[in-house]
Amino acid sequence: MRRDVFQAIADPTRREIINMIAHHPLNVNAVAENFEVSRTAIYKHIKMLTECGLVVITQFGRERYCEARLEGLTEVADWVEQYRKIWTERFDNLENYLDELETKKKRSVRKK
Amino acid sequence: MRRDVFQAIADPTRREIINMIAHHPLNVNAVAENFEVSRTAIYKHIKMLTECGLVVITQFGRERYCEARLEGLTEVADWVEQYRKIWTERFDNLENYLDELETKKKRSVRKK
DNA sequence: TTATTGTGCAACCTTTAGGTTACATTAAAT
DNA sequence: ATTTAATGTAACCTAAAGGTTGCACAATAA
Repeated sequence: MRRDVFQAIADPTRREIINMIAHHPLNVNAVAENFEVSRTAIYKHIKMLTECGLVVITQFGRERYCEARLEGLTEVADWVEQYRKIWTERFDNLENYLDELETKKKRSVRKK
Repeated sequence: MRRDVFQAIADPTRREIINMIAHHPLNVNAVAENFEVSRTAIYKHIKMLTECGLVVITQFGRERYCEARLEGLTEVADWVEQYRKIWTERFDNLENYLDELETKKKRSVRKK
């Protein structure tokens, strides 16, 4: 199934899982042990992370190691970055527009 | 209500709304006109965006202008950035670990 | 004054998310 | 050969997400 990275990182538990395996792989049970919820619940989160490519699972014996593949986060990084100019230079870019709206507002208020 | 920025940007419609008003404010109906779904549906998305601080609404007469306040995206940017090293330098950092797992795997496969 | 426009919101519906328990399967340990 | 451990998955439940229609209300236009 094709999954959305934005959706994948929306859940705080999944973000925690990512953080947990970001530096070194862990098997499924090891990940699950760090949470209150059931192993099955964590397994589903992991599965979703694999479906959007943020995690890869490799089997060794009866264990399966979850490894972070965070390249997919570039999609998020790029999306956010396109707006950085806007929120850092907002006053330069929108001052005129806001002034205009402000004027409109005052006119409106006067009419009341 | 306190809302999560990660959750807010998880929905593609909300991301589109953000994109739509990123450079200049639009009133609620103007935003809604650009989508197939109902005005009410869009209104709810906008409301959620205001609840997490990404959008501010200012009333002028009977219109309400939605203005993007994207500073809140820094939370997302920061979260993603902390992992950039990992996905760009993964081979340097994890090579040993992966080699180790690889060795383990081969041993396991041999046993079959 | 009356009609129209822009909007907020209640009430309701359907799908999806996130969780649980129970069970099947395969590898490892006794 | 049996038992134990690690895991995948089905079946089910509840709450939340995302959508709709309908209505109330304030501001504007006629």
